[in-house]
Amino acid sequence: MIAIVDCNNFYASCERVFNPKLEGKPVVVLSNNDGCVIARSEEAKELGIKMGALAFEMEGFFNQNKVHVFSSNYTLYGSLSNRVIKVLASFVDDMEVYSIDEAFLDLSNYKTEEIVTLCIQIRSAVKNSVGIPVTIGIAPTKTLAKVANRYAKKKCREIGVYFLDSPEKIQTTLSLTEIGDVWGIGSKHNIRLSQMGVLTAADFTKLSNEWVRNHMTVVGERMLQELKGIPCIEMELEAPPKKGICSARSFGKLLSNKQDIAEALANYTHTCAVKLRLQKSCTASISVFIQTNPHRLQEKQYFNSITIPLNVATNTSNELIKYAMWGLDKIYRKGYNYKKVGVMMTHFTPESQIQGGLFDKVKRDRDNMLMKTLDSCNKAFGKDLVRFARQGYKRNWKLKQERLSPCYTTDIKQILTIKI
DNA sequence: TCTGGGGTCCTAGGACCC
DNA sequence: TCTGGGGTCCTAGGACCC
Repeated sequence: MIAIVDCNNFYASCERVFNPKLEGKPVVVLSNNDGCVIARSEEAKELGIKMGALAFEMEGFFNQNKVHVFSSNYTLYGSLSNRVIKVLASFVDDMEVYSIDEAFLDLSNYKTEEIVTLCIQIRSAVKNSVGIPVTIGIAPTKTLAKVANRYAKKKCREIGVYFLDSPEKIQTTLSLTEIGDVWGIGSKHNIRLSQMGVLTAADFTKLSNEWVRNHMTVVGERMLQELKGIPCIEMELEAPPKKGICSARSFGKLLSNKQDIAEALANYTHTCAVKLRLQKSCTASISVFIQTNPHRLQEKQYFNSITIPLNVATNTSNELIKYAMWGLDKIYRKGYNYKKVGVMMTHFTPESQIQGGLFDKVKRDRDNMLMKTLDSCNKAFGKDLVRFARQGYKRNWKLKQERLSPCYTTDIKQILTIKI
């Protein structure tokens, strides 16, 4: 059996952990630049606040209804996510960390009759030691476990655990699950299937393999099998190395000055390079893109990108920043108000298998040692201790985060203080 | 009338996820 | 003023190889 553990309204719950007066109150978390709503507590959902609702339009509503609003604090969420994973790991041998707030657990070592008790224990362990409420769905396949989890969130809020342990139960639950709520059915397939009268997951299981294969590729066919109880999606116990790494962000305000944009780009490039080094990969291709605000129809628009193939794959920040700057130089045009810049790296090879270049003049050994030193300094003394000149200090590009909560768990200066 | 056949690799675009 | 960011997988079609 497979269980999926899903943190309830994760970001909103994180904000509550060190701020218990938010318990029972409506809480929402906003996207980068405080743009729109990306997480809501149950109370916020009950008030009718929609996912993606624009913050500036909701301002009055938030005030009237005493909604607690936060800028997203990924440092805090990432840190609490790690804590949750640690607790889960203490219960099972094999698990797949699926996202910041979800993990699949392999329960094949447990007897069917032990499972519900175990999951109730897991749930209270996470709540007690981290402070995050979770919901657990259990079933023979990942897709069915997701169905069970969704059902648990709607119908078994108190226990928070739901086990699809018989074919009859599976059948009933599938008939109560809307097709659009199935893991793997996005908006396009939802529209198409609904038009055909396939309204529930149970309806979907009645379709033929051929039809599903033809219209939804092998991905759809796997989903069909999984809903019928035949596992097709393996557990990934170890995260495979990434095939692409990207860093891009909208600016807190529109920028037209090239220097400001270059500073942002240098920072994003460094971020990607650090991630590359962490997974011991080098990239042979770096792309830079730049764009104005597509929502401002009255302003003149510009989007451009450039891909730079590298003769020798690398993961050193200094070299990658140099290429990124060269790329920006090629695509930057004066006279536009820019909203976003980004960098993307693809075509990875393992650090240990780099093909040298005949005419390569870069001092790679020296650069690699420099990166090792830089990374270990930053690891020991904080992420931004050693920087490249190109990263600058002006930070005109920085995010708008007007309602940021403290990084309670990762910055000693922001730790919780208690009056005794 | 007829235009080889069997492969690989790469890219762009679409769909999906959280 | 104001609309997130970072990924994955699959397929079709073109280029290219022998």
